[in-house]
Amino acid sequence: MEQTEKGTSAHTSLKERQRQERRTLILQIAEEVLMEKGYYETSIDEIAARVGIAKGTVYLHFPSKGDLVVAILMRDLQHLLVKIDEVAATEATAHDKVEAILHCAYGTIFIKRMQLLSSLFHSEDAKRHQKEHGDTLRDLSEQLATKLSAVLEQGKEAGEFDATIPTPIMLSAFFGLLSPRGYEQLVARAQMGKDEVVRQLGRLYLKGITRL
Amino acid sequence: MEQTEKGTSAHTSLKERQRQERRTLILQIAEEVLMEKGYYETSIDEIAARVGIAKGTVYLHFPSKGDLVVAILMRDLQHLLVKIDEVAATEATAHDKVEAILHCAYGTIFIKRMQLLSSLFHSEDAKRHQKEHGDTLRDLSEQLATKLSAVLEQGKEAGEFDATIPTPIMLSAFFGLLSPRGYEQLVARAQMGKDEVVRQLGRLYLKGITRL
Amino acid sequence: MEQTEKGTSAHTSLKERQRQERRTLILQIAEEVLMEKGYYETSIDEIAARVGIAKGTVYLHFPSKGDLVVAILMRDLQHLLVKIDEVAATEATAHDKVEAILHCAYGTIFIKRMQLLSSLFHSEDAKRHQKEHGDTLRDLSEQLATKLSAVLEQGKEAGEFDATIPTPIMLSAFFGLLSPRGYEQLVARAQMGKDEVVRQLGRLYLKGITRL
Amino acid sequence: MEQTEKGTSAHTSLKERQRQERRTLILQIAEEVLMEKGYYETSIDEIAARVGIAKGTVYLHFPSKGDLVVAILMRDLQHLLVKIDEVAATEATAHDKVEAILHCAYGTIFIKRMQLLSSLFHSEDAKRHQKEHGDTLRDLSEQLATKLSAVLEQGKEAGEFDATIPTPIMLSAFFGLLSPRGYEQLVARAQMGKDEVVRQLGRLYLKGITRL
DNA sequence: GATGAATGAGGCTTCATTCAT
DNA sequence: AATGAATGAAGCCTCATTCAT
Repeated sequence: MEQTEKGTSAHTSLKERQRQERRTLILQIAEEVLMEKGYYETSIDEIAARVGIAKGTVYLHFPSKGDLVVAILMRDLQHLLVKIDEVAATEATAHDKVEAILHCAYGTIFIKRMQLLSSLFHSEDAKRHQKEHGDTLRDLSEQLATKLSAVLEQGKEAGEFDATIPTPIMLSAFFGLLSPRGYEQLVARAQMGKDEVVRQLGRLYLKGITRL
Repeated sequence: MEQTEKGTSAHTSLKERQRQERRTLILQIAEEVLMEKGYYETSIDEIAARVGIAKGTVYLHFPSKGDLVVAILMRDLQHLLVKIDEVAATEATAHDKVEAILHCAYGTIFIKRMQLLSSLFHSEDAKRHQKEHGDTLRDLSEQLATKLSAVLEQGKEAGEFDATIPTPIMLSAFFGLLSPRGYEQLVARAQMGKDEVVRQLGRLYLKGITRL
Repeated sequence: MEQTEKGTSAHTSLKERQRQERRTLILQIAEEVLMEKGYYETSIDEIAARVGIAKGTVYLHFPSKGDLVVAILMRDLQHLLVKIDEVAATEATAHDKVEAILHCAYGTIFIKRMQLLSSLFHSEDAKRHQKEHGDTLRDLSEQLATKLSAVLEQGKEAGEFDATIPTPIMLSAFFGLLSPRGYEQLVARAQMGKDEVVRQLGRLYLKGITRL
Repeated sequence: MEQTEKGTSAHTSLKERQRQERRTLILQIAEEVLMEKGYYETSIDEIAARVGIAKGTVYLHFPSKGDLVVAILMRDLQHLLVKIDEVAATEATAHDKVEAILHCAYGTIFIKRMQLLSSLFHSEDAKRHQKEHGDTLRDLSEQLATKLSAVLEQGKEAGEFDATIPTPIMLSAFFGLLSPRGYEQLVARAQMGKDEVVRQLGRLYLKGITRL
């Protein structure tokens, strides 16, 4: 009986902690595998095996493969959103803000995940899914676009950026730049570290959008 | 057996012509479907159905789904390679050459196919495939990169492009720019036609790599 | 070329015939297994194995397990409906008509299948299914009930049947009587053949609904 | 360990009482769910959830899902057996006895459970189970059949029931009548309450077995 | 050559059951 | 005793590929 009392909050929080750890571990490994092999070539079986748990355990944390991927995406998107807000609140120039965001975005290598996203929106019952998560995801994506647009437009108003380039174009280029395609190739081919690659790409981009 | 005898050169070339036509038709339709639904969501069944032939017939032309995609990719790559050669042979400025190539690349919307490519390299036994076609594909990609690099470096030497930006970076940005991600969104969101989008992206890119 | 011409109608009808045979075979075996083990204990794998074909082949004929069962049910229901119509068109007394229908219904041992039906309506997404087949099934069931009711009510009007018993009650009892529960037990326990069992149950039933 | 010492007889009986209460509660709720959704559509999870306990706790009371269902069945069968004994001991006519038993049986809506039973005998390793509980269940069923048969045969001897109808037939019809199939439909379709339905079905049945 | 029926590996998901806490 | 996370067998279904006609 006393044990029950003891167990209440402490015990629960312990279990909860473990649960969260497990969940995080799954997310992490799943992310790795997914990045490595893509949505379709990744099987729940493999994720489970790599995590070292049984297939069913994955389903204790995520109701479906799709949900797992959405969870990964959301985690990264949210992370980035927070960073953007932080950066946007700064007194820095628009130029520096964009640069900072760029680095952050690459830090998450978040871009790669965009491919997963497109996988998701291609695939999946395309109905149920877009209803259940699509909204949330789309919402976050929307937020991302909005916040970034705001920074870009601030830059235009401040005369830093080229006002003759439509913001959507800038946005698209921003995300395009970060395209993972060739990212690894780049790091390999050119003899630069990741940071250097990002720095250079950022420079190119910023030059591209800057008002001369 | 006797039929084979009957099939003399004229007959054979007729058959061969028909065969080629069919092959081309399959490639065309397959491309459409693949662009539309992605590699994994596209089934041989659907391609055959849309072409109006039987599933087995597809296998008469392409030994596997993967090979079919590779064929599509190759066709486009080759197309683009030819164009690049043409453009490179011109007397135009490096700036104009790059712009021309960009437009051409977008014309093929060839970029979208890059996703297929990554699908392929992700997926597939990753062994048999990379051995059998990977080489050819990689070879073509290599050629593409090489030719484009040549143009870019010419530009640098001519003082048109910023020599402090490594060519691989420029290359990566070039392909990144064309990222289909958001391409459709862009066309929808911004009120521009496809050409305008490409023009603007090209401008941004060229400004980014140009020596001030 | 000539072969193609030859093949057109004759060939097609051959294939079609084979296809139908296959379909019928699957239905037959599936029915056996389903009767024997019930809906949930029957796996597509087992049906396929018993038929001697691959799992996938079943899906060439029936889009899902549910559909397969529905097909079985429909076949029997339709069969019975036809018989009822025939019987109803007769000049016989209501009593004899009911008796004839009873025998026919038992002949199909169609009743057993009613259990499958209830399985189906219990189970299954309960939504998609009831939408897609439920309507057809319900429709047939409805027809069955309607036609039988008509006969029963004719009997009442003719003074043969007890008008103080509501027709729905008679209907329910009719189907209840045929309940498979114990059918086999009966045949075993009592020393009677199937026909005798049906005859006796019919007698009991008819006495129960007859106007004294 | 010390706690065990603490648990003296009084304590134990308290625990035992609680244990029994819980067991009963589980049986009750499980019955509800099972009636509602059928054997296969009911998960231990759902039962536990509705009871408000953990899944594992169910297994503290019943070694398996099958055993739980058997327990429910047994409870009802025993209940009915007692009632039959009570009724049989009465001075009433066979007619009234049967009627009373009928009402009682329907009161338990015990019939519905018969379906579970058949589920059980269909399913389950069909070996282990029929060995472990099957005997007990079969035994109870046997008793039920025997006692009911006794009443029916008394009726025959008393000249109340039609001696030309074999008792097993009467028995089968008795259970068939109560078939849940359409029970709910009946209550809906015909505008009668449950009692009225039972009354009418009973009338029909009794008329069917009565000697004219 | 063309066809499309057949195959069967492989993926997702559920759920009864176990067991460490 | 109670819990509920973990397990993994088993089921349904898809689809690339093969092959007899």
